[in-house]
Amino acid sequence: MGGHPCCYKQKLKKGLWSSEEDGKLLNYITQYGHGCWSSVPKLAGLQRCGKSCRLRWINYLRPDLKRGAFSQQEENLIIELHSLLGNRWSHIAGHLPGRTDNEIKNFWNSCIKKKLRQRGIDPATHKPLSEVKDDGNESEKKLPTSSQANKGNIVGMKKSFLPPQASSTAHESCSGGSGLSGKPSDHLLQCYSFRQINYADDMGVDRPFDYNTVPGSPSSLAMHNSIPVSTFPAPAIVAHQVNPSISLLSDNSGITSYSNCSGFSYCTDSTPFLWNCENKFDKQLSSTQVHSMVEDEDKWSVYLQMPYLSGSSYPDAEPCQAYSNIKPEIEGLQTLGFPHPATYNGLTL
DNA sequence: AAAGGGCGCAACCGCCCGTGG
DNA sequence: GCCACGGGCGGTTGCGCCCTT
Repeated sequence: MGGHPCCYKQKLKKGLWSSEEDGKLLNYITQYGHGCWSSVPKLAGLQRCGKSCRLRWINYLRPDLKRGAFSQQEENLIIELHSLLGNRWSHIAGHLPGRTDNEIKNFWNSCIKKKLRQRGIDPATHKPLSEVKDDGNESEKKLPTSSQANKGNIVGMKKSFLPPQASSTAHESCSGGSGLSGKPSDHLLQCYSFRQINYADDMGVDRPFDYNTVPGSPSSLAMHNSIPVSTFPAPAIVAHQVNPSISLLSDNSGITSYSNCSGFSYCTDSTPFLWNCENKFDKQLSSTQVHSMVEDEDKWSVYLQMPYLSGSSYPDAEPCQAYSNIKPEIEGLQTLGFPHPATYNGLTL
């Protein structure tokens, strides 16, 4: 594209793609794959640069793209992930099958930002606007840039928590998983408690547990504190999406788990368990119970609510209507051992 | 009906990173 | 170590549509 060597070798077309160009690109990639993008336009008979072709394919022509408006669950997930990952759209997109980073970025900038502000939430920091001293422009600066984030900081993480050994070991450990031994696999550890960690850090209270003491999981310390962007969540294979917010994950150990990346993970092997906020398995669930939990989107949707959406953390925010509707369900779930979505270790988030 | 503003979206821009020579 | 290049990403721009005045 502009400025790129491939672009000024010859006069290349810019701007909107015609249906004829789309057809050429689609036919070529369908038949031969894209291979080296810089060679695609020539081979496909297009007067475009390779980057333009790549973008067109990824954002528009790819057959697995999901069309249409974002669902409420997708929106909630985007907000949740943005609070964890910041403006790392490609990583957020990785959690929404069929959605592109460009699409999510546009949706965020045009729609979600506005909604959050209307609810009294600063979209940049995910904190109440009343807590954000300066105007919006200033608060935007609080987000790490992508390059900063790629160097190991995570949104909301304080530097003091960065471990000395934060390194590639995190990458290495992510692909495994120790579920067979009865301990949480690393990818579950990784999914677990980000929200709690962020809130604990933000609110200046103790973290739920010391990662140094997590048995058999020294790597998870590095993982939690310097989470390499490319491995959040860990590179477990996303087999399919149970619903837009809950991934069915499989790792090398054969463990299958469900995770909503909100601090609640469920693992189903021969001994299904509920991993509670005490970081231990204290509740045995039958497969039927687990599947029931996962498949009941209404229940999950409650657990996916950001605390501020339920009005518990940010009094100025409007209470979530769905939350009040489903309150009896929550109480029922609590009797099963599920923590309240807006509490943690007795702390109201 | 025309002008203007808001909005959503597609595409470009500029930068960074990884790789290979 | 340096450079060229390809690929990828987030930020930004510009166009077209729609609604309001």
